[in-house]
Amino acid sequence: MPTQDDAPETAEAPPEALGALSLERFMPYRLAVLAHEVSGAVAQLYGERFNLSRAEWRVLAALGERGAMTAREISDYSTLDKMQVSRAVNRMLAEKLVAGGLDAADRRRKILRLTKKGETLFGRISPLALARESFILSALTPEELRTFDKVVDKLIQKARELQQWG
Amino acid sequence: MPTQDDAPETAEAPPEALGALSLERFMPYRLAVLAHEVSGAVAQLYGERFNLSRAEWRVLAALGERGAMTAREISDYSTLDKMQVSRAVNRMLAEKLVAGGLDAADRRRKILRLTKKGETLFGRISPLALARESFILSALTPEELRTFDKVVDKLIQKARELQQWG
DNA sequence: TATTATTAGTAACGATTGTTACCAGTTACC
DNA sequence: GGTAACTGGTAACAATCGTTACTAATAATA
Repeated sequence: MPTQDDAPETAEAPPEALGALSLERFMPYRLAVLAHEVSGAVAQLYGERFNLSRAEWRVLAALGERGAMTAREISDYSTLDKMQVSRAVNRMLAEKLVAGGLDAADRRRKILRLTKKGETLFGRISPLALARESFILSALTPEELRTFDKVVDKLIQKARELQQWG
Repeated sequence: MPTQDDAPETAEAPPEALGALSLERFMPYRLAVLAHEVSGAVAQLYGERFNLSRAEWRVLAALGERGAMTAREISDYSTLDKMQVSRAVNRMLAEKLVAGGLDAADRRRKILRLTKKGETLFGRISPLALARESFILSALTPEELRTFDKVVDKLIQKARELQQWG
């Protein structure tokens, strides 16, 4: 007997009962792992090589893709909350990747856009990021890819449905 | 003209050029969103209703499923780093969900197991978590589910391949 | 035109996290 | 045996993060 308990009433054997949950097969867990690995592969790029946080990368991508936007719009578009956007934008203003003009029509809002420097950075990261995506997706057959693509959206929808009702 | 720049050299229009990256279609981003929504739906359960952090939930599931393990084994099995496991386990020891015996054969290691209370908790959360998983996956046809299941593993593999080489 | 509600953005705080370094125990090698 | 290299686990610090509450500006209602 290699162990002795120091608390009473410990359970003995793994249950393995009906309806028992296996972490390895549990889809929410697997999706967390998948996202962690895939995002990690891209984060290595914008993080280590270009010194951006995840939030900064998303802001860069949002503005690079869509042009000028307010912080709130970036927030909606990039699934970051407004505080994350605020912090990311401030660091990017300091780095002169982003410039912010005040909206004369609504003086609460700042209209943000990439500077030339920001555009250049986006133009450099973008193809590298897409190449990594392609590499990862090359594990799939065209048929699998088509299905996967469709399914991801379906699941996002369905999960949101569940979230709403607690 | 509703705006005026306060920094020089801002870019004008969105590029929309060849190889430009669209966040909404970029798979690493979509997977982050998917995992966030799906994990969120389950986190609502173990978090709001049972007061567990994500790390605690994984430790509970690992021990509930596999029986006694050391912290290192939990770490490997649950994709948590060893510090996360250490912290989670300590809170769970305080809550008497977990009990830890010293391994006589290697006195560095603590062999951890669920207490009766821990087992009971796992037994209560487990079916609810599985029900949420089922609900979400019910968005898919059986065929889609089979493909998705296979594809998730393939992508995890491939992404890890990429991670290794920087 | 007051008065209330709403919205954009941020400051400031406490909580959570990642990192580094460390200790104690164990294994490998001379 | 002695010494060096590793491993399991954690303490302690800094950095990051989420939350709450706030300011300034606008919109809605009377």
